[in-house]
Amino acid sequence: MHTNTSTDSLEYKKYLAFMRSIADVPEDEAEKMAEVFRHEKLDKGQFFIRAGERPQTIGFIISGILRLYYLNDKGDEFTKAFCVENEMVAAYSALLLEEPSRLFIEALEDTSLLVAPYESYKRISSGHICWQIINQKMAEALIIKKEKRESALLMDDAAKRYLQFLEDYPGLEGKVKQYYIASYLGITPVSLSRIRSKLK
Amino acid sequence: MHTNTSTDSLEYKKYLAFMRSIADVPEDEAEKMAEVFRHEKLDKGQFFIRAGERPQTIGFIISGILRLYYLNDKGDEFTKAFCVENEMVAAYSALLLEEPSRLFIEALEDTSLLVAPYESYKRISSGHICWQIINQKMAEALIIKKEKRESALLMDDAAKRYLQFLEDYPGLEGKVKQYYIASYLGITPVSLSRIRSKLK
DNA sequence: GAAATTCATTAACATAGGTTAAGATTATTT
DNA sequence: AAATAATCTTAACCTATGTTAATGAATTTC
Repeated sequence: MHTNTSTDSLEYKKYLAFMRSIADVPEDEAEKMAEVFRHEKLDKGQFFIRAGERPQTIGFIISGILRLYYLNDKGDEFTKAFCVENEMVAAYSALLLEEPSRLFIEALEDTSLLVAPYESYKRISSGHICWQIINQKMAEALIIKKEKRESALLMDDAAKRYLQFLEDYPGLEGKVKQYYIASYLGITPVSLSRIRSKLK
Repeated sequence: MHTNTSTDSLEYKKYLAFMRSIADVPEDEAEKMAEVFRHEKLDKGQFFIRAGERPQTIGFIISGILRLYYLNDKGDEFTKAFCVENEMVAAYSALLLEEPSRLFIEALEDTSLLVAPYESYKRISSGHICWQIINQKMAEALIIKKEKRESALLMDDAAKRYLQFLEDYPGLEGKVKQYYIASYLGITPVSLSRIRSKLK
């Protein structure tokens, strides 16, 4: 489902407000960028992308929850991350490498997003320093986030990772199934339930 | 130990060749960048940075091996990564956040590197598109690498991670202690020894 | 080159987390 | 509201990895 986006749609205002919290974006640049984004909705259970598909787009989440996960050959799901409002979402590695995605990105709730073709996004953002600053900052933030996740997986046991999850995604605990949280922590739902019962 | 670097030192030639494999670097930019790098050597056991220190510099490894590791409150070491020739090295998160490093970066062998103050590096690299392309590509490569490591820690058991380590760091197996490899895999040296014996 | 130190291996036992299965809740459908 | 289905909890047992300790091999020191 596609809807044109204009600079004064509520959704684009939210996008722009977020980007302007990172760097100044002149009005004409804001207008150029608005043209490449479309407003889309994903119903709960729908996919932003599936493994095997070549990603072409990036998204900005207005509301809702997405889950990024891998599926191994045995059929086990591993949740790489959750994405919530005010976050960019993409099968980033695959997009950069121009390869099929290894990730599924699925809506855990009805989700509203702005979506742009990556090529268009790159074209606009290479045209003005403000987007380059924004992209640089977002890449840095991503690296910092990944570094944190990586060190948690390396150093912390499941109970500690669970407590960290509660801090990192406030409110998500009540909204999504334990199965998803467990697969994010790298454990089974049974094990998560045990951990939760010990904490009470 | 500091030594000035010129565009025709062997070390800087190696740096430049690597960067030119990513993007065209005009001669005058190469000369500007040469001025901010100094050639340094770390003896085996010396540190590029210690946890608690504020990182100011980035390095490019000419030869040798560095180990990036965390230390938890119990005194356990966790190896985040190894760095070898033709790689940039820095306490990257801390550098971006302007915070003290949580990482130790230690030479596992006598190591030769080019080192630049991060501020100087940023100043030069913001002055020409070629460096921005290079930085962008290196950030992307870092994200891809981290994504791979993250998914391995989440999805794979220790034996599979060990086999992946052998692929990712060819030759390192014979050069560094099993203790370091084990701490990279998130297991104990005893467990690594068991895994190795089962593979034979 | 002998002694001392460090490192890798192996074994015995402990523990965290996985697996399966049975109830107990909660949510969904009719 | 009853019936069904999905989810969460608990328990019993299993497996991978941790812990400690003993031994052997390799390296360093004197």
